[in-house]
This record gives sequence, C-alpha cells and structure tokens, in this order.
Amino acid sequence: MGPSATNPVKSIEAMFTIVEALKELDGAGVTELADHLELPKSTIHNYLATLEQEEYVVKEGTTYRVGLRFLDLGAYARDQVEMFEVAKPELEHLASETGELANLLVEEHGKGSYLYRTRGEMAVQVKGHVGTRAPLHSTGLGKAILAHLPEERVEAIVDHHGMPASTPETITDRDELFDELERIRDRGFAFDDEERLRGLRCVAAPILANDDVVGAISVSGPTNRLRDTRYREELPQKLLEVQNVIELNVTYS
Amino acid sequence: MGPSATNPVKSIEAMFTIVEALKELDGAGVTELADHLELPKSTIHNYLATLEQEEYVVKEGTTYRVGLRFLDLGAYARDQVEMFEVAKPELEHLASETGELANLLVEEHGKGSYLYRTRGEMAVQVKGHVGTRAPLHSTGLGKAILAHLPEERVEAIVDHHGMPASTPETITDRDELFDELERIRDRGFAFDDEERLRGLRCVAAPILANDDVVGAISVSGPTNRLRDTRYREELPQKLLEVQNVIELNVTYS
DNA sequence: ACTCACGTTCGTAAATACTGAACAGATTTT
DNA sequence: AAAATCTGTTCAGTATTTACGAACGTGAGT
Repeated sequence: MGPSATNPVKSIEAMFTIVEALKELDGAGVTELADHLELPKSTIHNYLATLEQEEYVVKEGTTYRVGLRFLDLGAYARDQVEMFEVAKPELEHLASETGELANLLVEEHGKGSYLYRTRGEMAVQVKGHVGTRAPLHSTGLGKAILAHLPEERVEAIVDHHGMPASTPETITDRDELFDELERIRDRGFAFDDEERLRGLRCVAAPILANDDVVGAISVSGPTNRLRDTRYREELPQKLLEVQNVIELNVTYS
Repeated sequence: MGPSATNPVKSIEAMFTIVEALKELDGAGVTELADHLELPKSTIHNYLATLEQEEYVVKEGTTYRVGLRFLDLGAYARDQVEMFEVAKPELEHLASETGELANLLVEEHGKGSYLYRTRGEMAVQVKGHVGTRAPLHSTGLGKAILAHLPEERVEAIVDHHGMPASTPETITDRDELFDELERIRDRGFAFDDEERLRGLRCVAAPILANDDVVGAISVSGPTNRLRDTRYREELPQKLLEVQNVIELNVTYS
C-alpha cells in the first residue's frame, strides 16, 4: 500500500512538505514557513525560488502561494479518468432532480479522491473542494468502492490506513466493515448514516466496468431531509438509474 | 518575469520535467521515459518511486501516471481565487443563455490560466481542459486582461513570452497590440476574431476589483454563428451584464 | 529452455544541496 | 531622523546526496 522508495529523492519529499505547508497556511513568507517547518530560512528560500521559477508557486510581494499550474496537472489527471466526462452531466442531472449534493469519487492510493461535486437547489454547503481526499471506510462512496474491491486489497487498505472514527457512527471494527460491505454488495448500493459527518446522510452506488470498480457516485444531504422512503427508496432508485446510464456509457466507448 | 532562482534545487526542476513528460506521454514506463528524456533508467526509477511514495504519481502494473493528488493542490489554488465562486454560476447562466462556451481566465506568470469553462447547448467542443495555460496576446480573454495591466507589466510579459502567432490573425506586432489594448479599454471589452483558433470567435470582458484586473470572462463560438449584431452587440451586452454582477459581488464581499 | 524486455537494487564517485552568517530593503519604533 | 527590527536574499564551503552503470530479478514471448 505505502510503497516507500528504496532510494528516495529527499529534495522531492522536502518540496511536497513545503508546498503542502503553503497550502495549510494559505500562503506564507519565507520566515514564517521556516519557523513552521523548523528549517533554515535559506533552505526554504531556495525551494520557493525554484518552485517559482518552475511556475508552480506564485510570489505576491513577500508571500508565496500555491500556483495554478498544479491545476493543469490535476485537471489533466482528472480528465484521464474515462468515466469523468460521462458522469459529469449525469451528476448534474441528479443534483438538480434531487436538489441535493451529488458526488463522484475514485480510489487512489487507498484513499478516495472527489472528482466532482455539484449542488442542487437546496444542497448543503460543501466543505471539501474537488480533489479532496477522504478515508474510504467512513463514507458511503468509499464503502461502495470497497465492497467491490478484491478482499486482499481491502485488507491491505485497512491495514495501512486504519479505521479512524470521524463521528460516533463511523464503522471502526474490521469485521463489522466486512459485514457491511457484504450487505452493500447484496443491496447494490450503500448508505452512510452520519458516519462521516454529523447530520449528513448519504446514498452511494459503485460504478462498475467489466466487474471492476472504477468509482462511486452519491447523493448527500441533511438527515432531517433524507429519511423514510426518500432516503430508503426514492434516492437509491434515482441513483441506480444514473449508475446504469454511466455504466452503459463507460463500458461501450 | 522569469525569475530564475540563484541556487535552484535541481532535483525539483528534474522532477517537474519528469511529471510533465508523464503528462505528455499519457503515462509511461521507466524505460520509455528514460529514453524520452535521455536519462538513466535508475534515475527515472528513483524519481518515480519517490513520487509514488508521496502519492503524486500512480503506478498501474508497469506504467506510471500523473496522480489525482495534484488535483487537490490545483483545486485548492483555484478556490483561493476569490472571484471563482462568484463567477461560476454567472458563467453557467451565460453559457445556457447564449448556448455557447463561456470561459474564465486569470493571469499568472505572464500567461493565462483557464479557471472554468462551461458549455451551452450548442457550444463547440473545447480542446483544452481547465487549468490549461494560454498566451495572453492571442486570446480575447488575455487581451482583456492585458488592457488593464500596468504598461510596464505588459512590456515585461511581451518581452519574456514574445508574440507567437497561433493563426494568421494573431497580433504579432508590438505597436499593433498596444493600439488594440487601447481600443479595448475604450470599448470596455475585447473581440477575438480567429486570433487564437481558426473558425473561432470570442467576446471577452475584464473583471476589475478596485481598478485591478483579477481576470476575464468570455463567450466563444464558431465564426459562422457569431456574426453581425449577435457578435457585435448582443453577446457583448450579455457579457457586460455578467461582468457587472461579478464585479459587484467581488468588490463587496 | 531460452531470450528479451522490463523494473528494480546496489555501491560509489562526483556533483549538489544545505547551512549559518552576512547583506540589503522595508517598515516600525524610538 | 536615526535606529532597531522586521523582511527576503546571497554566498561559499562542506558534508550529504544524488546520479549513474552495472548487475539483478521477474515475467512474457518464442
């Protein structure tokens, strides 16, 4: 799962530490970053100057910021996911029909990456932007994916990432997770009842292409609006219709 | 414009060369990349292994691909641009009202970065994804931005990037560009008559916040559909309405 | 069974990145 | 107005680290 390089290029590790700190701090100056990371000013300066030269970081006066060039690479990576272009309009349809938030997630390095999120009329304000990574075991989307991954991969993922609780409802027991995954396989879709965020429910379905999971889609909204038959039947049905359309278009293209 | 670091970290330069090659080749193996970049296999291997360890590159069997983690940084950088959230729904409105392609561009490092593109019913198929970078002098969006940048910055940008022709219509003469920029300032918006792509016309307007350009919006479509009063009056008017809404929301927020 | 292509490991020579101290601007304090 | 204190930046030497070729391991194809 977490393959560490035998001869890692340390400068690259350091660089990402710096860029991620720059993100965390919402931009920072040389001194501020040096203090934060406990590294010499001159070192930080060299890295930032290099990153600016490569145009991956922007310098505004005395503060450095994460640059848009990462969006070039990131959006490229997203477009490489075949399903994305097909799923996008379908999710928009789903969001506007349900009025809630519709999501698309894919697995990478044992975590989930949101490829797309689109809001319906009444949708909750989303916290994480596109590209955000989330644990698989504590989201409906993630569970839908795990349910269709080979068992040894699921084992490996859980071994490596653990099962940290996001809310009191998060599944933190291994056996319980495997039971849940079986239920999801039987049922064809997953529920997420405040397992990731308090007050947020979610219905999710996997996207399969030739028996391989390529991602998952979901609709999420506040618990008080997602309940009874709307939560249990209506939304799942709408979701499965969209799932079907996407799968058809992905498989034959 | 192109500030080269005094003590650049060469490994970082090399890393981006490798990642960008990986993008260009749409994923590649160690040997293929080594041949392409004329570097030893073992070197490439160390870089890719490091990038994978940091989860910025994905390994599928024997080929390495640009990973979605770049999307995390990229989407973050995009969300940092205040105007983005405000402009997004307005552009969607613009696209659906005109049926054409609506765009949002900001300047960074003397180039334009597309932050958002959304298609109306009849919109041309876009070639570049979000995040793509384009020259400023040869696009309507770019010219709209240049027109409101301090003259010395425009000089510096042109000095550094030159004025390469994309089509026969591209402005390649410095004086001609400055004349055009003045026309754009007087008029309040820019035309792009196949200067970037043959057969594609475009109307663009700057977004100003406290007299500073923060970006530009546009509508673009095929020349045969964008002509006469639709091109000269209708679209500009719609564009300026949207510009107005965005500027109001950006300035007071 | 052999070959060929691939990715990977390893040890070392040589390049280079890291560092603290000194420098240069800006801004704030006195 | 001078001084103190921020800021980012430069510099040069050493010690680390990277880059490299050759050898290795693995799997596919013949």
